[in-house]
Amino acid sequence: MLKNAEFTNKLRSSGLRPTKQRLKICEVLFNRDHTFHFTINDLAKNISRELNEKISLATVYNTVHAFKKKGYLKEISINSDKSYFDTNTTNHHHFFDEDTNELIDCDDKIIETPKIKKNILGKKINSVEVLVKVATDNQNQK
Amino acid sequence: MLKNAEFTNKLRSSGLRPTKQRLKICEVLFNRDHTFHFTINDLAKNISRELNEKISLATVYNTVHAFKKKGYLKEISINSDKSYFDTNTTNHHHFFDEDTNELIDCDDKIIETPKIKKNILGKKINSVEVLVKVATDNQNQK
DNA sequence: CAACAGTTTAGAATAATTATAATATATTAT
DNA sequence: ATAATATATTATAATTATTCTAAACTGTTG
Ligand SMILES: [Mn+2]
Ligand SMILES: [Mn+2]
Ligand SMILES: [Zn+2]
Ligand SMILES: [Zn+2]
Repeated sequence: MLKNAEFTNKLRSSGLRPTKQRLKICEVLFNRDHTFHFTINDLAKNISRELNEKISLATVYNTVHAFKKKGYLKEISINSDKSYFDTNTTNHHHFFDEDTNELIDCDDKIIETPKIKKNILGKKINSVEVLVKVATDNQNQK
Repeated sequence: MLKNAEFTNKLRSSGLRPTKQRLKICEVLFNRDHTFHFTINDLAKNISRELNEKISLATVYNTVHAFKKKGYLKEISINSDKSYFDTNTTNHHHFFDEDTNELIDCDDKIIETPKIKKNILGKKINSVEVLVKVATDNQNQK
């Protein structure tokens, strides 16, 4: 649970001006007990629900991308329709529920990060992520 | 290297009429020594390069999705801009070269498919895929 | 061949995202 | 504090990928 002043410092220290839009977005994204996944549209809706003045959609895009560049958010591609973002910036894996389109985090206790036995020559590994797609089993019991 | 007549049979046996557009797309996709990855746009360009009459973009979309539904293609989400498709329909993992936007297959010898220690209740696992993002190492020595 | 269902097509529609350029705000220098 | 500068926000237009539509066409079956 960070306060406004702490967000201000965090933003300043990463070279981002602490505007009221950015502070509001920080509050919505980071003033929480748990990390979560969202789309830009989810976020825009959340903000406008809580806020009297609106934040322009362009600003939401700009801010989310700025935060991603600074490492405060991760982008996750599961389906090509829209981008998901993640306030959990640690290395972790996901279940994707194809029934509900829900993304669920899972750590190394549930899925061990696989070892890469041989890398591409001259390249550095930036991330290793596992995606498990699940859906209701329509193949009822035999 | 399959021939036209074989594609005709394959299509018929899966309930798809062997139209000339579908046969041409089969040829471009499956008449090869190796599997590969492509975007709809790549495919449309390939076709129009080889062909005098054009195949409508809508037909390319329709056909790719029909082939995917029949299991002849897989769809892969790496970046949210566009969809990649894969003529390799086996379970396998990928390197994604962030410099070139190239997708590279890799099998269990290079990346072992991770074990899922605990699944979501009441759901069936449809796929487990590893994505390794790599890029040139700009972090030169020391 | 006739009839029908399935397919293709061009173009319009949609949806996510990015670009533009004018206005506003935050920071820095005076 | 004020002015100058750099950066951010905004409404709106543009772009891009993808899907929809409805008319024309083609493959299949009898
Ligand atoms: Mn799709
Ligand atoms: Mn993006
Ligand atoms: Zn996550
Ligand atoms: Zn592949």
